[in-house]
Amino acid sequence: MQKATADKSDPIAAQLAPVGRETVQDRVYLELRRALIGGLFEPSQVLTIRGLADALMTSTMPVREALGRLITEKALEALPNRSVRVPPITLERMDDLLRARILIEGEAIALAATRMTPRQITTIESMLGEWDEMRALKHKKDVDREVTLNQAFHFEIYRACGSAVLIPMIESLWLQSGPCIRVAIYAFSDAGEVDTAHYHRTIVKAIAAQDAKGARDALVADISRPFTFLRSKLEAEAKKGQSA
Amino acid sequence: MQKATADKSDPIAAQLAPVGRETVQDRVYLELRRALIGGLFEPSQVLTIRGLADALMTSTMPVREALGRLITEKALEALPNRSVRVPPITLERMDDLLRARILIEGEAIALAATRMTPRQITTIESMLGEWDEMRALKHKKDVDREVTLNQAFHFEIYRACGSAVLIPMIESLWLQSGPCIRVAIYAFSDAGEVDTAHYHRTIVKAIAAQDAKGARDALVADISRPFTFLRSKLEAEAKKGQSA
DNA sequence: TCAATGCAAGTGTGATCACAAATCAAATAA
DNA sequence: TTATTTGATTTGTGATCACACTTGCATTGA
Repeated sequence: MQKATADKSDPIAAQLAPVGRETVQDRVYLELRRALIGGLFEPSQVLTIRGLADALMTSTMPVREALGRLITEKALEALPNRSVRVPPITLERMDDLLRARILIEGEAIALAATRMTPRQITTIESMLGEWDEMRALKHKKDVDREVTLNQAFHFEIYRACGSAVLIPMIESLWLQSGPCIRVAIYAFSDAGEVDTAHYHRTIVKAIAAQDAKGARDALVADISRPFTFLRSKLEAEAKKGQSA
Repeated sequence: MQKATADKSDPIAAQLAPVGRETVQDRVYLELRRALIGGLFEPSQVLTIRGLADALMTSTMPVREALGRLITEKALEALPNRSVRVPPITLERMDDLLRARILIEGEAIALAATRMTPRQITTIESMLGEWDEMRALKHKKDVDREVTLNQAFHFEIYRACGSAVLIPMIESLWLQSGPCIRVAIYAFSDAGEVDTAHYHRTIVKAIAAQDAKGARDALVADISRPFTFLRSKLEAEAKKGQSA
């Protein structure tokens, strides 16, 4: 049916090419991805191809392909109008996302706990210090930095799980829960203390002891927090406004 | 039940639009998807945009967008040359895929086991009969029908798990393991008996009894089979040809 | 005043073109 | 004969255009 070009050597050593010319399409995709994980778009916000193309200083071509990719990983949602929007937050969706994250990220960290090298453990330990730095000058709450640091910490661990299948799934889950998390973090900051460092410390301790179960439990506690918080917030709002 | 009642409020009731004009892009995407799950492309096969566009009687436009989507869900692989191919089969990747499938599909069927309605259980029971039909005229082995029936059976169950997050992930996993499965089924047919019906019967029995753990175990046995079989086959081949 | 109609701007989709990079083949030189 | 180079073809990428559909607003009618 196809051309097939039966290559002579099977593993062409694909993973991460030595020469990686970046295409505009990839730049746009990564840009949108970063914005979504960081929660820069708000839930239910509608995105237009031409609008994004103008904002990103390119033509519509790379944008539509990037949007299509984000739609397939459920980071965006295609409406029947053919317009595209950030998925709205609902209670069911939040519970659904949290359950999936506990399942998959829990497995990933359990694998990583038995595989991380001393060098990798040192790396995540050093990340704990950054939380203290940030707490020191907490008078201005830098939500962007919190999000970035939290992401770097978790994915440093997940990368060590050694599964090329699980990691993209986790990325997709973060993409989907990005908007929720942002809302939750803002709510957190209003509510009081941001105790992420404590949870991360518990995670690091378990990993250093090669305690897979302990690491999984600590992770569950860490990622459940913003969800349960946001959940109670949403429920309160739902009780007030029954108009919709 | 559907009807959508186009309200301006937040939940626009997106899921499954009442009017679903099918775009060419979606047609191409579904076509390629079906071909991949069915294993119609062989591992390491290179696909070209213009080639597929000709084969599918359309321009390059919908094809490149469909390919981009399939690449993001790891159903296809982007080479540094910017060409696209079906990911090759390796032992590590197979183990990785199987572990992820056991984890996620196991969770999905455990959820489904407690949620399936009698009507849905009747549906999957009736599917068992089709295996007997097929066995009756087994002189010609209809691999396509086996693949289709197997897929229909599993996803009828997964749909009942009620998770809009897990199901797309399972689809992605099937997309990724499609080429492997096809190879395994062919090997199976050569080796002797195709005993899928037996495994499916065990699954149905557990679900009918609302036995979540039993259903999970039965599923693990079902989906592990082709992988372990293919694994031994690959190991034997690897022992012979160390040339590559 | 209010609802219906019609026009205009906006938007997604598919096709086509231009260009650069990669691939393949033949021809040339050692 | 073998290795290298050169030229033609193929291929992916980005831009632009044409068309259909939707949306929003102003006009028109009762």
